[in-house]
Amino acid sequence: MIEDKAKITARNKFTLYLQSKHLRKTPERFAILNKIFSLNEHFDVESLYCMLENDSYHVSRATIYNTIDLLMDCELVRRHSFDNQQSKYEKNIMTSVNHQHLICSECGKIKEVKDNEFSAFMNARKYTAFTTNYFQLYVYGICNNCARKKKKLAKEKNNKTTK
Amino acid sequence: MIEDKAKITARNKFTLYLQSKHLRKTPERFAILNKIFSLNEHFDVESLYCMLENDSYHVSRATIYNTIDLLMDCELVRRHSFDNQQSKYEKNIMTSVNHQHLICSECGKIKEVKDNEFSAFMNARKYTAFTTNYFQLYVYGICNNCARKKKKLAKEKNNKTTK
DNA sequence: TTTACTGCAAATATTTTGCAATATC
DNA sequence: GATATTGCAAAATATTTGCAGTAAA
Repeated sequence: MIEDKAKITARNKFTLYLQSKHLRKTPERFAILNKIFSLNEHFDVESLYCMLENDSYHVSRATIYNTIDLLMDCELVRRHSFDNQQSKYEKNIMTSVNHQHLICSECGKIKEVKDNEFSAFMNARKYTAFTTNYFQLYVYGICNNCARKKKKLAKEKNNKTTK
Repeated sequence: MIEDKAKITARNKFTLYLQSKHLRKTPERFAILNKIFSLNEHFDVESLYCMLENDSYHVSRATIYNTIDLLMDCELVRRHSFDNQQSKYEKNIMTSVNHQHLICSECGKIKEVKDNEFSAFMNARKYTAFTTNYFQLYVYGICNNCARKKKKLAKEKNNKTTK
């Protein structure tokens, strides 16, 4: 099985980062990085912990928190706080730079969309007294699925009243 | 003292909302709304609680959480989760619709900017299978203040090494 | 050999929940 | 008068911290 190119790139970047900061290259850190880069969805600390346990690889939650902090610092992982509960994370690879998030207020589901026009627009944007590193767009609204359900419900209710 | 127009509008909207949902118009709810609409910055539950205590108006934290949920539901308040700690909120008035957030990764400070061009661009945007209600842009980077400090530090370090 | 890192458990912080008392409708 | 709402305290949840043992450099 050919290993994912992004995974190798990430590992290299992390190695360089750790060296530059004189931090240790522990197996735990690389196991966590590896798992994160084998995922394609958002994850949280708990789900990451469980997945690693399932692989019979035990790391403490504290180590996961610690490692994710490092990965965020070297830009390999991004944090999202969609709701006020636990933080969600996702790997940050070149091809994922452009993607933005549509959040349905009804079902809470998060859809990722590539919006190149938006990215182009934003990349040209400049704010005074501020050097942009990256940006994140959250679009709140209602997904078609929920809109349909809502419409149906309203119709039924209307029928009942007019009957 | 003339009362803020936005405050009156908000109170009316909240009243209508409560009526439509057959919820009660309790003094606590309106005291909380009032306080929120007299603020111009972000706030969290704890700070709101303290401000009300300072005004000798006692409400339980539970009631604040409850009320903020209602206010979010009727679009009078928006929640932001900038970090993974507690949620920040802000009132949502017409003139604040356009403003976006610049977040400094160094000092954590959040600067609000009105970006009308961005808003115009986004308002024209349409995503498939999704009806947009509103959007929120978070721009991550480094503020000039921190950039200056960093530069200075790097220079000092460089001087030391080359000496 | 030094000391950064890990795991565990306890501490902290934030939000939610259950329930008796109260107040709105 | 019926019941939604409040306050309080306890519970639940998420994250951080302290420390002793372990392992990377």
